[in-house]
Amino acid sequence: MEREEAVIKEMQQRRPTIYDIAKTAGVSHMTVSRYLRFNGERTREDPRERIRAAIDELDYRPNLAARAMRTTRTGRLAILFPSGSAASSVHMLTGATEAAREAGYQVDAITLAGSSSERSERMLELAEAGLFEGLLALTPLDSERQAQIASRVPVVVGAEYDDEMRGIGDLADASPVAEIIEFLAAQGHRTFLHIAGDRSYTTVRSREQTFRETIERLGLESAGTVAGSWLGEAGQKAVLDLPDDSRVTAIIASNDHLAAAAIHGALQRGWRVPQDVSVAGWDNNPLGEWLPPTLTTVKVDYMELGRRSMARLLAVMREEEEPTYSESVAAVVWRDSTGPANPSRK
Amino acid sequence: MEREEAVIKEMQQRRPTIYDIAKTAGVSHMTVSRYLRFNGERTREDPRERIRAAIDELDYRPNLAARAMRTTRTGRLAILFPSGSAASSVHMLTGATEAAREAGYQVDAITLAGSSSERSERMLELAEAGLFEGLLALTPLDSERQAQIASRVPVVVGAEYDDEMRGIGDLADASPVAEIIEFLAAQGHRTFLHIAGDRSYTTVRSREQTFRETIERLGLESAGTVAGSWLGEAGQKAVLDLPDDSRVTAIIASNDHLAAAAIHGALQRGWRVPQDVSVAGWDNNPLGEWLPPTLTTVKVDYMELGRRSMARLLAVMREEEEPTYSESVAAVVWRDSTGPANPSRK
DNA sequence: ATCGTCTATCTTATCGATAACTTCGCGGCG
DNA sequence: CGCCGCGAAGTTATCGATAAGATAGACGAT
Repeated sequence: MEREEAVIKEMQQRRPTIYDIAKTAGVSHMTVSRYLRFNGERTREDPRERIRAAIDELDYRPNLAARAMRTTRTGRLAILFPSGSAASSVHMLTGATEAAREAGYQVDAITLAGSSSERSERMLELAEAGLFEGLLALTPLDSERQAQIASRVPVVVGAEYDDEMRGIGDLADASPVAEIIEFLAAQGHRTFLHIAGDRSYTTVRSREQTFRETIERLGLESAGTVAGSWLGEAGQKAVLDLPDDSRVTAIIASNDHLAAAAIHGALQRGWRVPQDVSVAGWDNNPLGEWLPPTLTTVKVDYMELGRRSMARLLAVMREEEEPTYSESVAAVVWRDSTGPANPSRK
Repeated sequence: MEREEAVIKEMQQRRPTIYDIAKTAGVSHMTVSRYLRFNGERTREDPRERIRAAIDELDYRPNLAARAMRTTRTGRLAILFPSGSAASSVHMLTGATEAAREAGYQVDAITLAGSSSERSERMLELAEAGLFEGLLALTPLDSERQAQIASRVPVVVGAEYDDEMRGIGDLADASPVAEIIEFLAAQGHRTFLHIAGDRSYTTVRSREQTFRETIERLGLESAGTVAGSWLGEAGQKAVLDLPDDSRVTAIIASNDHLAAAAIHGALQRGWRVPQDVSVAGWDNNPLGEWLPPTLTTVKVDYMELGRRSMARLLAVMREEEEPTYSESVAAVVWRDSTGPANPSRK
């Protein structure tokens, strides 16, 4: 008796399988499998109804692990983030997930912690675990590892956090920095300061490089780059530390937070913004629109960026050519913190 | 010949299994399995070395799908987000992932789109797919579905986006609103305006309710609640629409963006902040520290929130009691946008 | 009437791992 | 000397699904 009870209990707890469905519907498990795969289209009316009823009654749902093992088709993709990643990644994730869903895939986001080699190791595990059909990495990998991973599963590495700063990705596209400098130069600005933020970010190094190149290309003067920290205090200090006779009339900051702090520092010194000094940020923080003066910034369409990254992965998986895009995902938003240079401050 | 070539090619492409390892090491597959599970401790020196060499040579990695099917232990948990979720979720994810890693689990983040019932449906699939040992849902579910899901796999529902606004979660904790109001009332404020944001957010409704209850409890006067949108313009308009003889001296906004816009509106009207009107926000946007005046706000420790949510899930999985916390994850950050009431504006 | 074709269905094998049980080899002890 | 115990290694079964091949029945062509 006791034995029987235990069995019953187990039957209640165990999840139903296609064999259970088959038994209650009075068909073979293969008929159930076919019913599921072809949505009942290759099944005759009579057993089809019984199968449907059985599925309903037992509340059956397929075991994806078992299916994945047999087919290798899992319908799942993974996006890998570095663990300390920024808020923007939510929007990238949203865009990537949308693009994947349209192609019939589910997306899992996985954050990777640890050193670059540890991350690569973990990524190899994921690539070979048989759970995912493709990986979209927004974290850089050991380059040797990367080839190894890609030999098993399609992998696309987004550029956002690429340690080697290869300018392959949209996120590393710092062209708005050039656009801002060009425009301000046309308004008479000659001496520029760059407040760069934490150099461990690829994007920071990329913008810094663009800043230097553009200054040089246009024959302008750089008052240098201040880097090291994302803290507002660093931006403020960068401005307070300028000599009194500094000819800086334009400040390019790596994000809106640093830009706002720089404006604060400028006002502390009695400089007017933008009459005495122009300041531009990056990120389109919503508060920037309500600062006095409203903040010129760069708006990045992270959702589109995520969509494009995913499109690249899907193209690789289908062995198609990777799509190219003419439109940039970043655009300058001109507001009141930038304006013509003050001739008296040259 | 051709046949042979194809076979060779397939052998190169196919991922190695424990059987491949066993063959090249000259042992049975079970010995390999034991070696892997017990880290070589129950294997004699001689075969152990050969197995290790074989694993190294073939670059073997276990197929998690197969293992999961046999054991049900997968070592993976999933966190479910609603698709349009906020930036804060990155930090929650980070915290939750950390807590899970400490307990020996990997975490996948999955965003769910669609209506509440569609999300529940998809969640049921995930719960029954055999891929995850537990689910942490930050999205509300049909309540009937929830019981069903939980019967198969441990599930914890965070309150952040709970449609029914049951005050179970830390994120719905609007007590800082009460704290702000109490403090301002002690400084002589009598009439309060609430700018609430989009009411489809649980947290918004929660704060609105706390606002109303606190006003009533302290016998203060409410100038009403403005709700409907997260756009800054809505916050600005809320202030501009106040009658000239309005006795409002304190404005509680649902986030820093609305608060900054409200300050802007107040300044447009010629009101000084905080001398004529005090304004408080929510979210601790970094720019708030650099606004003139610097913005009083509420700082929420989202990482801790994620950690706590995960701790709840882990407790449920271990059938332990859920931990309780005495410390709030939200704290008021007092800055210059709030101050004593101006007696002449009563 | 018989045969072949087509389709729905059933039976058996398989994916890659672990569980359960069996066998083997070695050393100690009566 | 033979038996027993014990741990390592081997054999077979199993998880839940799909693949491949076999079978049965309906139907049209010969």
